[in-house]
Amino acid sequence: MTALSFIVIGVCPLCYRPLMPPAQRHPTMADVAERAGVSASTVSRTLRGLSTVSPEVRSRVEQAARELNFAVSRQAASLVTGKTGVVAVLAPTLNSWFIGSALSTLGPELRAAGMDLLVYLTPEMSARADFFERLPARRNADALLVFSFDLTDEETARLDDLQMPVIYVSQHSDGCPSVYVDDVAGARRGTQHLLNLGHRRIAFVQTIGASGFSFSSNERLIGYQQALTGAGIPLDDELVVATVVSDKRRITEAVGELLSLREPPTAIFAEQDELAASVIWTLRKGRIDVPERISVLGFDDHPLAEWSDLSTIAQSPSDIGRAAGELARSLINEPDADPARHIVLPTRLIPRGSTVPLRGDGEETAGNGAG
Amino acid sequence: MTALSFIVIGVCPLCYRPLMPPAQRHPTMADVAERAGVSASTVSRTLRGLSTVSPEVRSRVEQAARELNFAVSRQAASLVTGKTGVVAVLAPTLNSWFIGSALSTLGPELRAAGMDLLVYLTPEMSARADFFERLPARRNADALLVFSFDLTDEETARLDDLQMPVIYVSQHSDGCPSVYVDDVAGARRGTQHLLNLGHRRIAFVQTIGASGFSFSSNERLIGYQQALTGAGIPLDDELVVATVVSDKRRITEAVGELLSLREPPTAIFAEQDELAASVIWTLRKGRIDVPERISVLGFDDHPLAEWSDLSTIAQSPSDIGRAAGELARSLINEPDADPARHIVLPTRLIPRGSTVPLRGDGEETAGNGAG
DNA sequence: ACGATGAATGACAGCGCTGTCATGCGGTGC
DNA sequence: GCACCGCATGACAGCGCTGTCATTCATCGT
Repeated sequence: MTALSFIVIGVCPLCYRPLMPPAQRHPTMADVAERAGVSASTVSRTLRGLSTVSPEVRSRVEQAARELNFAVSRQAASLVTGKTGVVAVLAPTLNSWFIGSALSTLGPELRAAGMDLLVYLTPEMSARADFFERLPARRNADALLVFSFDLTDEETARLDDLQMPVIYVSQHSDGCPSVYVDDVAGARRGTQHLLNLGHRRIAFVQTIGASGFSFSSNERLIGYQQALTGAGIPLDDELVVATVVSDKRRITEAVGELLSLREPPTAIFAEQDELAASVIWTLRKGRIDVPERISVLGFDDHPLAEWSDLSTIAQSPSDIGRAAGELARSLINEPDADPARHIVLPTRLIPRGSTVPLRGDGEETAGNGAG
Repeated sequence: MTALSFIVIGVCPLCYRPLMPPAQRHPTMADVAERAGVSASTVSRTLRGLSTVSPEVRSRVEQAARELNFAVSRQAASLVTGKTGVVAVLAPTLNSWFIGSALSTLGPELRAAGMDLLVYLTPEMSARADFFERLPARRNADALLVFSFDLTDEETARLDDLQMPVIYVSQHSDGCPSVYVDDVAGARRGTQHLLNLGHRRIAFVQTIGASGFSFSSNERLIGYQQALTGAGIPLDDELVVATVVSDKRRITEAVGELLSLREPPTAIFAEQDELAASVIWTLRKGRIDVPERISVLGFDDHPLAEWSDLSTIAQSPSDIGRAAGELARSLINEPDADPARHIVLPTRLIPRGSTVPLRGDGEETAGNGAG
């Protein structure tokens, strides 16, 4: 009886055969421990920089780890700790100035905190549907940053199933933490800039996407309207046109509409720099000098803006990326923190050559309080 | 004695207390198994689509998994399988047309194969040094794609320590798998295009980076030289100038040098589109009409090229990304595959408005076999 | 009709690490 | 001089999954 239990429990003929004969196995903590003459626990404590490890043991362990070219397996660690050390990003593409810049700051920021950046791209609807169906980020990340700008309510709801902090970038989402610039204030500032230059007929060109106007698009329109109203200028629906960024024909049409108004605008505020550049291109094609006859103002400070000498309202994707990274880390580390923290970043006006005073009658100095 | 061993080995009063009272624990396979009335093994087999699971059990398991909103923990799985299901990318930044486009194709490609994309960014030297010192990708990925274009030999050597397939993108590396376009053939084709248009004085502007000429830069110069030599035109060192892409002053100088030659070029082949655009800008600033007086040809088919109506030699970052993804997957799945497989992708000429026949004397039709 | 075959499933160890508890040891207070 | 304390370290289970082997049936050949 006792002999039996002894056999069953103790002997256990080690029926398990390693699949890979230790060809090029990664060294484990046990290997490091053996080499340093300590236990695996001590190696773990040492490498995590924990509490009390005597200096001599510490250096011995560190050297052994270095000699063996050892690296901790995050898989194994996360199995125990429940943390993956990964922040995931959901984005439609990386082929975008904004997302590329934001992630280029976010990545190193996370890395400095020992975390990795995982990217889920959904350029097509099928990939997107697949993402929301399988939620591959689940259990494979500690937080998710959402760079997709036109999620359906259904999709947003699905993200709650992730059971991890979800941070929305460049968009609000009630009850969820988010990071975005103050589009309203930016657009207000831009419109004010044009007002200060003496313009009174100011058009606004906004972009329309597959799923209607984006969040920022609406906010910027509101800022534009606020500034006009604040200046006592009545809103004129005819001065607001919508188009598609990549569709030159529609842009030409939209610009044409504005020009054929009985009282055409003297300044055009485009919702984004890429659109503004197209507008300038269209105007010049039509022999309308920019800025001499029409001033054009953009939004974003896309590299194209500097290239095109385009005045613009700058936002900093780098700052957004950094803020998003910090927010992610704090939400991961303090699960009881405010679950709906919003970080709102400022914009700033960058006047360049595409906006000039209307008939030289106004410099951007004294604000024209009211019309 | 036997009693003792029995106590020590067998009784083990289960002293372990779960740290987190099962507040919001993720469901495990055991949970799914219980709900479906099967064993965890069967759940695992089912979810991996393995061999023989009876249809009814399969559907029962799948439903249970769906109801519990279950997702396999990759951490736990990879502990056993030794595969992480992750492909890592090393890149200096994401704020680049080429890298952004390549990854935007690579990501979904990997995702379709059930793999994730992890990004390591090294915008600064410190981040880069840190990456190569700690090699955080080690054990956290199954393969590494290298998008950094100017690694030192030391750094390249360090990548061998990773014990995983390392694939170089847009660069050769002897003995390592890589994916790149045929820069030589592309530049030859471009030069031939200019020759076919009747040009004989063709300049080449190349870019110089922090660590000298990049790999592609040299290849493209070689292609240019090959085409000239093939056409019987002697190489003229004065027609080859170097500059820095982002340095307008140096570009102006370089263009100035070319223009002040006793026999100035009638066509300029710029190593990249961004450079070509700057060259055009510089020429026009100097009242030299493009393409009337000087034709300009770029390389890459950067979005800027279409914008600027720039003729160019197109490469497809998407195709490169896709090919890199496929190569990564095959190297992961077949470790005994050719460890130095090279994938060379073609380029193609996209004639636009910036290249025209010299004095109208030649159309791109009959190739000028030799000078 | 009975053993042999194969398909479907269950049992169980162990991947490499971390968190807890147990242990050993030199120093302090009375 | 003895109990006590605290620091440094070791022992060990278990995180959730997968790969192997064992087991159970139903099916088939002879």
